[in-house]
Amino acid sequence: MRQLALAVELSVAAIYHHFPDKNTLYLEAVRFAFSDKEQVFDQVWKSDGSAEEKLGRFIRALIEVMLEDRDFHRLMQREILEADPARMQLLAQGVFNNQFCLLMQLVAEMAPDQDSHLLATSVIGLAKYYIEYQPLLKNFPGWKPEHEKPEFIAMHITTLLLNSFKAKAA
Amino acid sequence: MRQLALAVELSVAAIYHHFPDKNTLYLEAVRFAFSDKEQVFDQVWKSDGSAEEKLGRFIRALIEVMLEDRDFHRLMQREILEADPARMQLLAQGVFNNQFCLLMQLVAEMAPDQDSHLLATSVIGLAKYYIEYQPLLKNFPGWKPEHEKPEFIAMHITTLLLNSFKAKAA
DNA sequence: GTCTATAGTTTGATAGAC
DNA sequence: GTCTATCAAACTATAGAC
Repeated sequence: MRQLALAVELSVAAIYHHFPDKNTLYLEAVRFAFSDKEQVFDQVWKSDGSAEEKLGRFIRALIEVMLEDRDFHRLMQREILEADPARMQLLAQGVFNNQFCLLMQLVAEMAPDQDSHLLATSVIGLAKYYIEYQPLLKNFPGWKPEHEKPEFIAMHITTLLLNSFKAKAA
Repeated sequence: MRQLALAVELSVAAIYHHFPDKNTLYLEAVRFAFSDKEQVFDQVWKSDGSAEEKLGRFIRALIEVMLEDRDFHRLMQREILEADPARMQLLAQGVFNNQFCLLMQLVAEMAPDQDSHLLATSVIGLAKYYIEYQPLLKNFPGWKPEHEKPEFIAMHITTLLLNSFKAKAA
């Protein structure tokens, strides 16, 4: 609280005037951090082109959001680590549900015979891991500077998935 | 420290007799938690069969290790969240390097024309996400109880990857 | 090696003046 | 609405007896 007070240039007492306790403040901060992420993806869904192109753009947007807003990303990780059931429900229904459904629809279009929940999960999982584990991955053999570039990661994930769809269809 | 002392049925002072400070104790605990995970994978590499079968077994083992030892998994997540560069290097070189290299070799065998570092990362990323985000994923539409079963997740990931390799080769 | 007792800080939160 | 001053509890770590 003291560090926060310093950062916002207020006293601790002043913060406690606006929030009843630390936990409530934290929850409202999480809500706020997550609230403005939706619109980044909206323009992906509004854009025209094939389903394949849309998937590519979505993955690219996902990676860029996570890379450019490190605080948002770390906050989300923290919440998942905590894994409080009530808060998970809030997060799912209040924040991510809409995007997840749109992604499920998209992959269902491309691979109608597969489990779209699992596929949507795979898309997000692939993207998240590359970002989250970058500090660790750097230390493994075979790492290249390109592996940090959003467009490079996005391209790899997109072709991986599209290849998989192609094989299944054949 | 008090909670730990209670758990191990010692006084705090007795713990401080064995460890110089809290951070050193934590680091040694991390080391210990990670030390006995290698052998689970060793029998996968020793088993015979095609590369495809080995990949399937590796993914299955990965998911089972993460699911059955929740503490280990949460500890790793915590470390990654912290992302201290020195500790990442320790973790990579001292713990995971061997397994990562073996996995890279395996995927290189199946998809020689692709970036094996990226592919190995994809394998782990897919597996990790399903486990880590289960509390969140449950709240999305399309979730089924099977999505929690290790063999089901392993199967999905394995076919996804094998399909992708197949398409690339064709 | 283990204990009790306690030092020295930091933490979340409040009282009361302005 | 903001401040200074302060409390009570919890924290890491240590001293010293056995």
